[in-house]
Amino acid sequence: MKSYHHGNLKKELLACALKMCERDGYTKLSIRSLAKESNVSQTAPYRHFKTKEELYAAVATEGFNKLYKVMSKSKSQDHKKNLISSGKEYINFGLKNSNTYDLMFGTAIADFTKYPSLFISANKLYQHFRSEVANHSNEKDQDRIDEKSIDTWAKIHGLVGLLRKLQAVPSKVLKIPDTPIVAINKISKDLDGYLERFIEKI
Amino acid sequence: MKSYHHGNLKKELLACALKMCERDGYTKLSIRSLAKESNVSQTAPYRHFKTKEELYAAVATEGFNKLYKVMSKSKSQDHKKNLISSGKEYINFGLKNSNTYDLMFGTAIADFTKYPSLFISANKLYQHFRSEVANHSNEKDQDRIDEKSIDTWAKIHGLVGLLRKLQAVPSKVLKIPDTPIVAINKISKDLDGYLERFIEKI
DNA sequence: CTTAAATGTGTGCACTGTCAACATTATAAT
DNA sequence: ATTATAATGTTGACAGTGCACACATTTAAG
Repeated sequence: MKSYHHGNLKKELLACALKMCERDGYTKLSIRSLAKESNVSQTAPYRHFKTKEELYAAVATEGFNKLYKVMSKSKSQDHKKNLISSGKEYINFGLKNSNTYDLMFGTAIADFTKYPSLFISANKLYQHFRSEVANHSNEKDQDRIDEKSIDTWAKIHGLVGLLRKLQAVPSKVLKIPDTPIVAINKISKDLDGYLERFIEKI
Repeated sequence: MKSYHHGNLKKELLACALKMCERDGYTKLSIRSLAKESNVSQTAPYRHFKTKEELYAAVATEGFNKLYKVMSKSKSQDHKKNLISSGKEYINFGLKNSNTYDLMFGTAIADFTKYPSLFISANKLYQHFRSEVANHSNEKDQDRIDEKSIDTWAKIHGLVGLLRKLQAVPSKVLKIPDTPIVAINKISKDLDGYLERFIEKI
């Protein structure tokens, strides 16, 4: 005897959207398919997400919160360990939640500041990451800390993008010489070593 | 007295698609809108692009060719100059052709190897870039050259992503402290200096 | 000159985002 | 407690989408 009013539709829609986003990719996540999968009328989600972009923003916000959680797990005295752990967790997240990752760092949501909670979650993640970089590098100059943080993020982000291409490609392509795929494949085989060298250079 | 057969529709469609992609973003580029803008029936493009992804791939291929052209302009004896020039051209391309850039480096086309000419164009660009890195760094070990190339590309790619976020954001956001936007804004104000330091570290 | 292939059009299906009108329920004001 | 109002749900509609199919016209091969 389900009632006309659902009671907690927003939360349920969001959970469902997250699941669908991961399962099918965010391009397949539509308001209508979300409604259907949540057993609710086609336009019900509009009471909670005014536009599709707002739904995207909500999913991305959840993504940032999740990523924050795993990246702040390691609380060693050894700052280098923390940074390496964060880097691994970041890469892992990007590979396992690749569709949510697209939403978070891609261009589907052009202006984060239109969605305050998204903006806040993203900034919180950055600040945590930045403090890890600061701790590890023993740098005092704030501008340099920022630059190092951006540098480091940019590189890991680029790495995730390449590792994903590697995943997508048929394996026989790995035999074609002088392609970036071959290069990234070499790196992926010794990811830990790569990260060590990487962090050393920060 | 236009004839039933167009004569050179494929070329014209591609040119039109490139224009539309830049003007409206690749998400707005639809086969139907392309047909309309090319004054041809809704399904005519299907004779030349079997799927929408194939159209995307064609646009991305053009993008790689364009980028290759501007990145191989500088042919100085000074390898560092070449690399800096390429970096600048890359960033410039990413900022000015941001929608095509998304298609080239985003996830809209999962597997490049499905589109041979795209695969070839992308590899050609990588090989050129790799040779510039090799020349500049005086490195012999092939694996190290690959690693440096990937590193460098990843960083520039990440930088472009951040600079684009910066462009998209309303300017008052720049006053909120401890955000990546503020950090990237500082970098963007001295992009040349940043690139100098960047290249020095390769 | 005939026939097959290439390239164009028109129609239709299932899907999408979004909106307006309406139904039901929860909540706040009296 | 009753009533007005706001919140939240459903239905129906519109325009736009990718794509498959049958059909028309032109070009090229035999």
